[in-house]
Amino acid sequence: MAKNIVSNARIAELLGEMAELLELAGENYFHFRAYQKAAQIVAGLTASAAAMTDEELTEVRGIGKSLAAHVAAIAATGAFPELEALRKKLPPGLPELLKVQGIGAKRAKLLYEKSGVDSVAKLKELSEKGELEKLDGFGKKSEENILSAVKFREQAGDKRMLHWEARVIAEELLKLAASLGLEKAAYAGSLRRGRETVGDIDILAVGRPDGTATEKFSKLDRVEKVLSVGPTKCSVILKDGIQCDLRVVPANLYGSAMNYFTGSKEHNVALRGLALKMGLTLSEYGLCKLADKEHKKPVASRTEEEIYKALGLAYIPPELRENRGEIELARKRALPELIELSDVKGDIHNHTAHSDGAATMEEMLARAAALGFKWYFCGDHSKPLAIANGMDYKKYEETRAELAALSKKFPKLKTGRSIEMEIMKDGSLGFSAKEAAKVDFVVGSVHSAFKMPEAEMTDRIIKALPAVDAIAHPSGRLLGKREGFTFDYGKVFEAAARAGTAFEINGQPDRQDLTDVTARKAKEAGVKILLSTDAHAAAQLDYMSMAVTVARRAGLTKSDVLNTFSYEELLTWIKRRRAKR
DNA sequence: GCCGTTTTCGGCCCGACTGTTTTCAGTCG
Repeated sequence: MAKNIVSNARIAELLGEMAELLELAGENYFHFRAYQKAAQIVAGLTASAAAMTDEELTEVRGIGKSLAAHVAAIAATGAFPELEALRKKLPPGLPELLKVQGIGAKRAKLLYEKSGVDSVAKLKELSEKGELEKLDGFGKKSEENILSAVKFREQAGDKRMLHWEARVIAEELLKLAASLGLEKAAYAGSLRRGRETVGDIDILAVGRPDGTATEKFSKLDRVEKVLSVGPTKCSVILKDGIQCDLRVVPANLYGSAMNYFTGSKEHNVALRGLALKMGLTLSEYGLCKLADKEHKKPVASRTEEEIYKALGLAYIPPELRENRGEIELARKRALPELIELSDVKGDIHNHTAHSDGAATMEEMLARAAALGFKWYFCGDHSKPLAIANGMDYKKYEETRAELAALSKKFPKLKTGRSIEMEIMKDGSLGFSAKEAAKVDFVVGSVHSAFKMPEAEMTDRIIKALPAVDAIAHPSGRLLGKREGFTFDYGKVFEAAARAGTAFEINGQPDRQDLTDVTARKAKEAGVKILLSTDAHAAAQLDYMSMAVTVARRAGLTKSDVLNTFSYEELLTWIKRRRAKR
């Protein structure tokens, strides 16, 4: 395999940019859509697209001869000549304009051609001078809205919100449903699908579509700005800095509306295509016969389950709705039975005040017991991570004795003492091999020298594998803050499968790493997955549900995940694994 | 640019809301 092979993420990025530029250039809708779709498909592949043959690529739905050739060219040279040619043709600031609310490709093109607007700064200038409203198709109102959108962007940037933060806000809003006169409400959109970050919060509610609920919603205290409000739909920007859309439907359309509002867009497009082939049409107003233009007698609309059934599919959980092959699996009744939070019996990677946690061992145990965990490995950092007060083996033994004594207060909770072990630059550990072998559960982590070359990082992790039971937050990324390090996932997972070492999905809202894509790849390589809270406070043990969400997106089942094991099964797994080395 | 249980050509998902318009295009999800 070639060195420094072009990543799927990079290929997807280039294809996505191509789609954007083609749209700006006024290309045929379906032409640029094909690039857009291909970008998403490549981003979701577990195999390396750059390493695939032409035949393998064209076998992927949505990638034909032409796109396969582009991918191959990018893989071979790292360059995409057609894209570069287009970049030269269009002003570089034009794609930026699309990020302003209310500006699409047509308006961006018109702004550039009529007024030479090729940057957000120039757009702002034009609207401030009152020149924008003089353009065809624009008016006073458009000018105001665009100026306000530009200012909002300057302030908020285009950052997406972490899944967990958005989930907390959404759940607070849902509590207000009754006071808005709504029968029931739930969040939909990318939040329901469990995406790691979300761009807006979508709320679907059952109620009378007479505009009272949307009107009240638009006047809530936490609303910063109203974007639109109609009888059934309302879009606002919250003071929390995120857009929130409310949609109100009657109870009999809840299923079709939920399906439509959950997306993903690509999943919905594929479902609608499937419906069309069956002489049906799918929208938020139900799955209807083509002739039933008014949606008078839906074939299915009340629940999502009946819609999937009527399309000849098994029910597809929201986390899988990304058009990454789930529809085909649903047709063949071959969808994985996804892990649920209730399958999880305990947590292994977490911290107490003995290293850098906020809570005592007892507080952590109490919370674990309250959550209904069957077992709990109480963790802390190893030396030499001084910033986190990492401990040596002597202190490990002392605190293990303390834990054993404390455990008597929680008779229903089986316990163990775990260590988040430093993986040094050369792949050795923070403890000696002898010491590490005596630790109840060793979770290995890289916390230093993130910038080492990919090949060295690959060797570093592979070298550490036999001595650690699991690898924690494998890429070291912090969403929105730090990119993390890279290594050859294929090679490392292969070695991990041989060593029997598990890989972690970390439930910290800004980590969520392994990702949905890399966790799927780990599973395919035969690597077990560990779900962790990495809790640094008792309340953070709730992050287990974040880790489960990522696991579900990765298509993991109960048997793929260590946390579903009984205490005895887990001990056996650890023993067998260590016997291998 | 992709794709095929009518098809290798001619389709390609559907609707709400807004603003600028006198019937609709653009944007968004």
